[in-house]
Amino acid sequence: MTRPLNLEEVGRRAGVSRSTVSRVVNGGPNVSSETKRRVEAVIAETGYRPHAAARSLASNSTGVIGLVIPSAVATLFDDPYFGRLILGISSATNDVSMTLALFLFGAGPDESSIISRVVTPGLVDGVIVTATTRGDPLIDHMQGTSMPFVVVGRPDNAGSTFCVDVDNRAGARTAALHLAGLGRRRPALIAAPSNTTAGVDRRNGFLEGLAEAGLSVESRVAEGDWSQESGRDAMARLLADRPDAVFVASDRMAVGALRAIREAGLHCPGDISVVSFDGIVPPDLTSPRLTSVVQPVTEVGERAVRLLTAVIAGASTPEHVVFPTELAVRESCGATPTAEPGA
Amino acid sequence: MTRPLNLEEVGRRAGVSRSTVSRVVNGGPNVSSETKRRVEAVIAETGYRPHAAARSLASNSTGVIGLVIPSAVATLFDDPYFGRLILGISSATNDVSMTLALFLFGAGPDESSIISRVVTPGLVDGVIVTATTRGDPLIDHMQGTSMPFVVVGRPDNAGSTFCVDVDNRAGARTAALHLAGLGRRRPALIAAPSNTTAGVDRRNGFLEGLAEAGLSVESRVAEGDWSQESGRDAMARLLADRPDAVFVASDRMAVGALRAIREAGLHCPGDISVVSFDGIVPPDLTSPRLTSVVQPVTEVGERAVRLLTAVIAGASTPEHVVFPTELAVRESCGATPTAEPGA
DNA sequence: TTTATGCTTGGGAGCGCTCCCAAGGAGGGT
DNA sequence: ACCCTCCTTGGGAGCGCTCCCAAGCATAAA
Repeated sequence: MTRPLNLEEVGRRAGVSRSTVSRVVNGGPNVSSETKRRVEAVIAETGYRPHAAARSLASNSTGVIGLVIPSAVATLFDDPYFGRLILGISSATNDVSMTLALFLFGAGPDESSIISRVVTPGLVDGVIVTATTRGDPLIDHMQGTSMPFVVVGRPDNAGSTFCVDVDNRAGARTAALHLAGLGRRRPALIAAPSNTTAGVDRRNGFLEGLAEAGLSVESRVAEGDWSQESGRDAMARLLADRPDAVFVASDRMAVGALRAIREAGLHCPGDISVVSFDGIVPPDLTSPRLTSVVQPVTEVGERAVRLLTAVIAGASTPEHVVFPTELAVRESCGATPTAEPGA
Repeated sequence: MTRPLNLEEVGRRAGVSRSTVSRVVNGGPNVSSETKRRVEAVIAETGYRPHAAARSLASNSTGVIGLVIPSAVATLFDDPYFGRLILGISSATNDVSMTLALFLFGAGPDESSIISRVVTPGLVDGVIVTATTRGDPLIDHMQGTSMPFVVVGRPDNAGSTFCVDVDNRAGARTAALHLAGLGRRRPALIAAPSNTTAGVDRRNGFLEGLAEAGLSVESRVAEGDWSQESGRDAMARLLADRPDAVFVASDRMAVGALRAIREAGLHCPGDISVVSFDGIVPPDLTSPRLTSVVQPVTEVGERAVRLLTAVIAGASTPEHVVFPTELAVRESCGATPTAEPGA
């Protein structure tokens, strides 16, 4: 009969006690080098690995962080945004030797069951919540628990939470000033959903920038739902108003907008300048290549993990990290000589 | 002083014992309805949730399954494949009330550390491994452990493992027959990396189909690395040989190929028919819309979870699930009247 | 009435670990 | 030679749960 491979057994084989093995495993101090050597030999030989659940129970810490993405799951990964975010978060969790648990869900009944699963004690040490919609009940729910969490994005009730966001407002403002600087006089806006804080911030930032330049969108505003189709539809509608520039609140919608422009027999950037937000669609995918306000998604993810570990460690004064964006000027705005490689 | 909220405490408040509360929580039998009511009232009122780690330790099962994606992480989510797969797996995981842990890693030193983390006892009940490359050491490693696992894809040493795959070979063969049926006589192939089983299967299936139709690619073969750029480069090279059709082993590479065709001043499908594999790029993204061999990625993910739960439950005779593919005929092959909407 | 049967309930043991404290031994100071 | 300190080691207690068994009790059968 083979006995279970646990601390006690490793200790037995190395001729020491459970406690000593534990100290070796955890790199603890006060272990003679000779003992350490012997124990490590046994560990290497047996392939012993500490039991995660037992460790969690005893130490009251699991080494797991949860990532909660509440969203219309179907379209989730058509947008590279979440993929990049997961990448950043995953890489940062690996760096700190933690494990990432993923909680994805759409609307409906599974929502509440998943939310309650997230806050199960002994499952995760903390949670990163992606907040996309305004007045998200998830945030309120999390605040009612003792589970450490940080928000990616800007919840509208951000006051008392830790969050990591990009400066959507300033980025959009930059886009407005850029278009104005190119001499465009009839700007249009394809906004993101106004029930998201990112959508609101980008809209306001753009309008603010226009105002500074003495411009206005007047009635040249349409709202999309992040999807490419909605961008195409919105652009098609806006074209009736003969804009000479458009700011599209996301890359994906901008791809649709470019298509609508082409379909209307117009030329970008000749007839109309396009600037979008995200900087997440591979530039070569579109023609002309998109000028876009780039947000550092991966860095946001990494920072969220670092912030969360701080919260888990006991940080208590809410911290709001805001990353700057950067305007990547390519051909679609008309600022550079239109040297579309090929096409 | 507030005492910890555990089974004992809930029992104390309801006037019953730990064991009885446990039975109620787990829907066990042999509990009088009156007792059950009282206990449930206390649970609702206190918001008690069982401690996951304690439960895992005692029951020797964690309720977590791991998803291991070893890949060049940087490009991971540019391809919608993994996103879809995660979606399917996540959804199936939710259905069975389990939690999904994600292990992403690229090459390098983190590889071994993550692999060993995956097999930590008490962390996950089982693992889904995505096998992309041939002779993947990860599979061998997993076989050396007692951790239940299933493979998504076809490992080259599949004999003794559980795996879920799509019929890459048959799908590619269908593509060949389709192109032959359209009267094309100079087919070309842009293959996926030959160090992946999917790449090999798609290549062989295509060549097999051509042979059946009495055709051959001769020297019109190039190999890409799944990326769009590689598809573009491969196509550009192949065009010198004046093919009248091309099978591209993935949608992403096909997007690049379409671009190369355009850049060469040629027309698809007029001058050259294109059929790709995956069915994962939104059709409207390309012009013309891609004819593609569609693989049911989401179903694969769901099935992998179901299979894994079976393995965890003790299934022991290796099972190989192979999903059929389906050819989605759109404009790029030239089979339908080229009614490109717009463009 | 007595014995058997089943349902309900409580409590002990144990999962594998961490944390803490006490015991033993080596070494340095006086 | 002695004491005190520091390093090293072992073992008890306990984390919150599940599993199992025995005890209590009501009801049915003899």
